[in-house]
Amino acid sequence: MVNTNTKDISNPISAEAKDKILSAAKAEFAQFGFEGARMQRVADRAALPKPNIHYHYQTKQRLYQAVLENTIESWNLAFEELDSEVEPAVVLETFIREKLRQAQKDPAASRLFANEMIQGAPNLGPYLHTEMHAWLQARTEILRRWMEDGKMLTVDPERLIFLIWAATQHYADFQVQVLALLNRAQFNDQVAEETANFLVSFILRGCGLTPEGETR
Amino acid sequence: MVNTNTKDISNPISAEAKDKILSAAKAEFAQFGFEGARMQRVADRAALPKPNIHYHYQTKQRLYQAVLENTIESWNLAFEELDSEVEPAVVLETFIREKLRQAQKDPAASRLFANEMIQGAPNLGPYLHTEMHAWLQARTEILRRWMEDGKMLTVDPERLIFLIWAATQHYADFQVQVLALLNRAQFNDQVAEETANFLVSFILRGCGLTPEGETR
DNA sequence: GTATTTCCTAACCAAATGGTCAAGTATAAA
DNA sequence: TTTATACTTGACCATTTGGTTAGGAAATAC
Repeated sequence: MVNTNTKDISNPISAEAKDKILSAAKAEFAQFGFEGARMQRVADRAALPKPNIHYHYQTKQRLYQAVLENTIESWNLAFEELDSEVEPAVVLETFIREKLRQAQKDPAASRLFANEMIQGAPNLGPYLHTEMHAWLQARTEILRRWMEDGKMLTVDPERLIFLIWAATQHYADFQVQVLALLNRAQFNDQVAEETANFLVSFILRGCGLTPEGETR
Repeated sequence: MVNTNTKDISNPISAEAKDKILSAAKAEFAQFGFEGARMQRVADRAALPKPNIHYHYQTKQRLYQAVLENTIESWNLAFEELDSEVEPAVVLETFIREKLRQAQKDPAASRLFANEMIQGAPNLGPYLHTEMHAWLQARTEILRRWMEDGKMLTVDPERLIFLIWAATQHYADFQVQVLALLNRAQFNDQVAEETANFLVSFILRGCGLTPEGETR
């Protein structure tokens, strides 16, 4: 009781259970949000007795925060190639395709984040104003430089990022709707490919860019 | 008990209370989703005793469905001018601005819908496959005709609509994030105007169109 | 081996949840 | 005025909720 942290630091035995719990909780929170999530369902999803969940994560709140932290990390990969003088079209295309790959591979992560935002970001509020703000600042800086250098059209860089986020995450958060309206059974590689191609060409055109090489 | 419907059909006394409840429930369900919503909080929001809620709507499920039905109606207004030979640019611009106006005026409606979709559309599943599918079909039909007539670039019409939905609803569902990242306190008319201008010009460019008259 | 700590679990608990009830108060028809 | 009906409400209930407890297994340390 004095130091419960000792068990957290690299204990191979509990690691497996903790991972199972984390992944089960992620799915539960993603679908139902914090208030709608049920600890018993998390336990069922993880195929473990409920007290195990509380043993490893104490409270629902802590479990939720653990899930958030664990998920946020892998959020905005790609678009990290800033220093190099890579073509804007290539960077943007990579970013869009990567975000869409994530939406397909791990829609729960996107939905978890969406739930937290819809709820008013009660837990990620600080994160928005610090880390995420800094991340966005750095990207818009690059975009602005490209615009000054005439490498792309001048558009509001923040809102360009928002549009890419919205357009890609839509396929994770609103997957049921998309599939229903497209008369598809599942969000497979073909649908993902068609979507990626549309988004890349449409957004690049909005930026005054063309998909491959071919400078304007 | 035999016929509880009689009170539903245009009874002026209860109408006010039912409206208060409906609007309180909309806010609650929008923020927390069906499972996360609490009947007591709905009652508090409506400033009414809890049994009143159950008197008018019996169960949480029925209340939720009433909120959904009441909200869905005002969902995809605009973009209804199909028959007329209005310029694509005008129709699209109107649609985008109208959707964004809704996102600003009534973000709860957007969030309610988002929650239902994230959850897997347990209640709106049929609606997606019927009414909404038909609505989309009719719009894409128009878009396809425009494309055939060379009035706009040929792009996937379904995904174009998805992009507009995603990009506009984003400002309702992710309002906290948007405001935090833009360093704004509230989503006021100025922010809305800037956003609308960006979205209209960006999306029209993606469609190979120019904002005003000026045929290409 | 023994001791100690980590991990697991059936049984349990107080509080909160959706929902009910009985007794009241308006309101309008007769 | 009487009577029936729509509406409101404080008190209540069964169930579910997040969370605990006490004791038992594994695994590790000695």
